[in-house]
Amino acid sequence: MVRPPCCDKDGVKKGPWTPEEDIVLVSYIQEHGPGNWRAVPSNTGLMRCSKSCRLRWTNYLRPGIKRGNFTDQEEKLIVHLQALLGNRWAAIASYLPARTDNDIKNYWNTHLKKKLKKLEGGAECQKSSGRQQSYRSISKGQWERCLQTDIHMAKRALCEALSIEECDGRSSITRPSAYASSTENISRLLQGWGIAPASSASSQGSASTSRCITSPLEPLESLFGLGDSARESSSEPPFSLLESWLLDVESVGNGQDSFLDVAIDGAGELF
DNA sequence: AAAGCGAGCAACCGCGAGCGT
DNA sequence: GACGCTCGCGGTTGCTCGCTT
Repeated sequence: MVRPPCCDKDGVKKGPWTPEEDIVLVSYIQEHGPGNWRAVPSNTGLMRCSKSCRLRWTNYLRPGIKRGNFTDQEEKLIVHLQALLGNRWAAIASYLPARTDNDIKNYWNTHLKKKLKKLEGGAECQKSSGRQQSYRSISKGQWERCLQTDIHMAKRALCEALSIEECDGRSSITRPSAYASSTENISRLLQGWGIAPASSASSQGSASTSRCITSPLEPLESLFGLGDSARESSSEPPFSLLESWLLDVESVGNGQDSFLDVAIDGAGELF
């Protein structure tokens, strides 16, 4: 089966949007609300494909978008979430409602990736030269404390989840209540960082075109790759992976140099 | 002052998921 | 269950602008 083009290539305008086009798009969405993007070009007369309209709205015109420099807090949050979630920019963006996934992705690729690389390089240098005070050790301390707290809480939640499973003799995947109980506990992982997922669509009441968090458990479902399909189809308890990761991390021991590396690497593999 | 270069960011593209028929 | 349509995501591209030479 050949995938049809998302839009006719003929007569479709590309490139930067003009203010006039923005006005047309915004006024249309104000009237009809976002969604049904396929109909937007034909109804507005915009010579843009539906995808382009959606993207323009999502990344630029949508109300409540914060533009400009990222704060330190936001930066740390992104780094933390990236370590946990990987390159799931939409999931990360759900914890920074005022930022778009595209923005975060760009910021990561242009600023943070570079920054972290620099830090890692610096840390290697310092490590090899035997100096104790390094930039990394400063940030590492903060990271470790948070991670240790997170891991401790995750482990407790995991134990709870596993004990529920054992009592019941069934996987928590098939038991929503057990699943909810455990994930709610693990959600404290993120609360410690003051992270609150976007609980609803944008302030305009529009169905945000970004995937919205509809359940308090969704961040964790996302975190552990436990979407509905995973819950329904997976035959393996999801916490087994988490458990082995936690064991790996714990076995390294607190306060050791490799603690952070193991935690981050493990999280990267896990998620 | 002008050309070259690199960083940053907006936009595009391809793919996969979800949903309705 | 198969198929087609629509939407959303993540990777990538290419344009713009500021800095350097």
